[in-house]
Amino acid sequence: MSANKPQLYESLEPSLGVFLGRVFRHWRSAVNKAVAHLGMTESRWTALMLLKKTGEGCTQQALAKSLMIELPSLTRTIKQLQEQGLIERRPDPNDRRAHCLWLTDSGREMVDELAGYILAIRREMYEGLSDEQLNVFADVLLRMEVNAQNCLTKLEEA
Amino acid sequence: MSANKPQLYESLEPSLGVFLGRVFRHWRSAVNKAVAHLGMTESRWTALMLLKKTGEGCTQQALAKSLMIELPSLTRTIKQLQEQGLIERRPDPNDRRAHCLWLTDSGREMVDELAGYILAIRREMYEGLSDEQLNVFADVLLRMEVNAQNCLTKLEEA
DNA sequence: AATGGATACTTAGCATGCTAAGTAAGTTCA
DNA sequence: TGAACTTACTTAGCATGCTAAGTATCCATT
Repeated sequence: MSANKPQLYESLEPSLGVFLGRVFRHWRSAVNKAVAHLGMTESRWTALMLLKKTGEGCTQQALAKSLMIELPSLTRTIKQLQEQGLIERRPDPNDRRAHCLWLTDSGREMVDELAGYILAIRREMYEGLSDEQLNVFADVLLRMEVNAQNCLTKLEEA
Repeated sequence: MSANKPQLYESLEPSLGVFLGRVFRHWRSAVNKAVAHLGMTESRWTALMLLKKTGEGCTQQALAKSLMIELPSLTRTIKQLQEQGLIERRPDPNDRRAHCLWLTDSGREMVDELAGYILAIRREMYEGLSDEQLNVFADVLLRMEVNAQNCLTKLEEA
């Protein structure tokens, strides 16, 4: 038989992960540039948006889980959002160790205002790509996330 | 007619870019864990590997371009690789501003040794995914990189 | 009730991208 | 030839992820 023909995906250079990181960085640059005039950055915007989605009143732990980042990474972001007057931290009535997070009124306005910018960038990112392509893409990304975690787990066991 | 049916890719939460970043971070964690015992990290490994591919003797500028990172980002990495004795910087005979980069013998050995680990992780990342899926995935990623750059350009003009 | 182990969070500091601004050297052109 | 750009690189410092280690509180069990 003939040799395996080279596949397009083998051309992702210098490696799949590096390529992923590259596209991510470019996307982040675009987001940061688009929302800078509002005093926002990508990480703060993401936290703000996920707080709304996760449900106001949730703990930092819960928000960190939604964001899939570690608690210490969130601590800094929360402090900044608080200083900007976009969120409030209130003591958890059931657990004196925990803090509940709430959007302020201007926090809610900010979320609404940001949504338009983010949507516009998303549209640009999807430009020229069909639903079919994007569905496969999403499917692969979802699977890769699982694969990466399995891989990490194996490495930790070893 | 009926409303548009929801597409899988719309479920990437909280947004496409955030999701990309997440998969990237998990991949990087895995790489870092796998090569830590060799004193390597993802960025140093990437630079080392790309130096071989770009061609030894290239300038920092040329390597930064291959890596698609900015010069200052590379400066730090190069200093570390030099301290580890994996690369050498020699003056460029044609341009006294520039430095040419060369792998040392142990640098070359390191590249060879790393290749196996990286390949293993790549295989894990691709687990359960077909060539067809991966080709679409690569196609989409390549397009998104272009889209992101166009988006950035527009934002800079505005 | 005391004790030992989780859990929620913070602080400190690393990894690695970026931009801004500085220096030295090359290039161009009146 | 000398002034004005441009280019190659460095330094400084921010953004944002991480882990390690510390504190306070909660819970489960003896």
